[in-house]
Amino acid sequence: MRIATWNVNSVRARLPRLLPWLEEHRPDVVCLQETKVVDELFPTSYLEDQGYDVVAHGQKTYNGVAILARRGIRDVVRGFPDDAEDAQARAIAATIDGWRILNLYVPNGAEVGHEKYQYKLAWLERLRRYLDAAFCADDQIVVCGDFNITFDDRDIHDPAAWHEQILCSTPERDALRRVMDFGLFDALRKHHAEAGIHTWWDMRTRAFARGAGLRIDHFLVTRPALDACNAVDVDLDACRGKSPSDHAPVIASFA
DNA sequence: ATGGTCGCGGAGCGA
Repeated sequence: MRIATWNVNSVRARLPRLLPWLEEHRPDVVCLQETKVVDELFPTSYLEDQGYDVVAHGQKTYNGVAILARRGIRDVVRGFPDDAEDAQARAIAATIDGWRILNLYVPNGAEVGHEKYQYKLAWLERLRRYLDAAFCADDQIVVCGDFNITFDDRDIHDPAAWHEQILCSTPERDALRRVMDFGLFDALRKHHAEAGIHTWWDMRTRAFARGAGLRIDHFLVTRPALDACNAVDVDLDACRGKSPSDHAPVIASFA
């Protein structure tokens, strides 16, 4: 089982990159974030032509998540149980081939102390409550997506410049740790201990060309899934060439 | 470089 996570920054704008990428890599499951489209306008037929079933949870202009899978998708849950009717579309869960998958687009938070930052921290508390209520750490569960949080300074190209800044602050990391305490492990770190592995680069400062990225897209997996995990790798090739996303895809392989 | 570039939607916001 090979599962990919990729913040595509608009699924419709990224189709010219996404479709050939699917053809090349053929992952069994693909979790997309920032699809930026309502479900009625999701480019489902293009993805079905690539052999994928599609479940989406989107909204106009902002946010939006989707799961593509080459096998049957079951037990789809959109959003959080305590979401309001107009809640931001940031979570979708599904079961594929015995694997429970939760695909997340964690709020960015704007800047430390901002109203959006408080929303981010509260959202992570709601995520933990959702995990406690609807998931079991003894099952094979993969929680993946754009978490908009670095775990530690190995995930930052310039730790001094980002010290206690958004995506790197202690309260964010503590909130992520409380999510992990449900019984999740950072799957990439099973295979790679080194610093300098990044998944996002600021478009405004052409950060990819400068090698100035952060690792904020993660595979968080339960112990049974961690034991089955053979590899987790970032596909930097998807960031080169014409009109890439500002995030790289991450692919995890499971026995 | 307190700037810069995308995407959406058709001005300004979010990232």
